[in-house]
Amino acid sequence: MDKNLKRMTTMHRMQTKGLELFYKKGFYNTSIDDILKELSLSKGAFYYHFQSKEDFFISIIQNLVVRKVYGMLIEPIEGETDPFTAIEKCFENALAIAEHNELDYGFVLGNFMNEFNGRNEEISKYLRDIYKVWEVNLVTTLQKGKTDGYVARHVDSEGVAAFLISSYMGIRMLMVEGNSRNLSYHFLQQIRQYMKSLAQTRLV
Amino acid sequence: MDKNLKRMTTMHRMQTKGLELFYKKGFYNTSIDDILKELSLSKGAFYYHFQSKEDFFISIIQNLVVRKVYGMLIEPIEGETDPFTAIEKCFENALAIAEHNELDYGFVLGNFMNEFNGRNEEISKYLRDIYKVWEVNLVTTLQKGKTDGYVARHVDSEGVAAFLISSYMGIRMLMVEGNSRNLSYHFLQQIRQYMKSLAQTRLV
DNA sequence: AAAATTACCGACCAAGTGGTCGGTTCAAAA
DNA sequence: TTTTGAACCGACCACTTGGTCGGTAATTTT
Repeated sequence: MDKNLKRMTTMHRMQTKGLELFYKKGFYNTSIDDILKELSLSKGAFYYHFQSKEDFFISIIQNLVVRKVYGMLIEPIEGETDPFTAIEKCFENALAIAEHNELDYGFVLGNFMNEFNGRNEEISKYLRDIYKVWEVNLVTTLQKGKTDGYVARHVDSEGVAAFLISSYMGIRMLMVEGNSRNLSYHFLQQIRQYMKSLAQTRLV
Repeated sequence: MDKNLKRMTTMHRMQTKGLELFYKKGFYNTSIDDILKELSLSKGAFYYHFQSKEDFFISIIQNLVVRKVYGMLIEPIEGETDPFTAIEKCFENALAIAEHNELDYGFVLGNFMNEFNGRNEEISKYLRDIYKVWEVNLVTTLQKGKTDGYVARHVDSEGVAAFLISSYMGIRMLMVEGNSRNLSYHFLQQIRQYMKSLAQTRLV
């Protein structure tokens, strides 16, 4: 267990830095040497721990991306009874993090889905699976919201889920350079407007 | 003029094939040789017409992307008096084209903005300019829609424009593999719902 | 203390990359 | 017919890429 610690530490350092650079510069446009240079490690160390660049990336998905998407975008909505409020808070939080230039894993997901689509089927599958869990979770919460009287009954939960995710990824795509604060404000405003039109009208 | 024709033909062939491959595999992940091989042309021919790979890409933006975005996404909305109907038709058409695997220039734009962001400031600027024209045009049309009684007066035109574009790009990001038909149907349904909530309630 | 295993080093390799350059083809101008 | 120049060819260059491999230092196991 003690010797496993060293192994884990080094692997984790590589994965963290790897994700940072892959996200910033793209997977195909980031060399292993780029990562190794920043960590002052050698090729030998890398290929001792990972079989290939692809294998390395898959380990990043499984160890970092999956968990973060869960923590940031799935769990905060999961148990909640009022779906629209939960979703609003969740997006608000995620966009705030994105503004501070930290990794926003919702968009990390979309970003990589985009880069690997049609180029690497295996990796694409891993990413799509995460997306699907996210989507299913949203649908479930929305459906439950109907029984609890928060969501209008005519609402197409699957359509709404797909639309929410896609608009979120879209706004993140446009949130570059300086206008990101302005954009995320606009986005949250409009998402509220949209969700309001889907809410069950309460009879008082 | 006659000899200019040959020049133009070759350049256009390179640009068309270049856009196709850059879009499919990414700019940095597509070599000039990849393009040349498919056209049975040589390096010499390429560097006779273009100064560099970057210069080549800029010419593609100016000659293909700009015009197509105008034709597909800006002009169809520009003159219309009823903004929401025009936008709906426009998106419907663009998504139908995307489904048939043809180049969808709205997303081409987003795709490249994403790839070049933080990596090539010059190219990013060209792309952002196109985006801005699109946005401004939407805002203008929405504002006019207020005077004409189609758009509710409380609506924040800039917010709506940003939201429409981002959700469009987002849905295109997710429209991969087989479920694209389903997704685009959902998207159009939800976009209608959203826009309905922004429409001026007509007094009959 | 000796042996074995883990973690890491860095020179090396084949296959590309963007870009250069001296040369060739061929239609139009002289 | 000769000359000229635009359009194109392809060998070549310096450099980077993912990946290999023989070696070594340090730590555990025996």
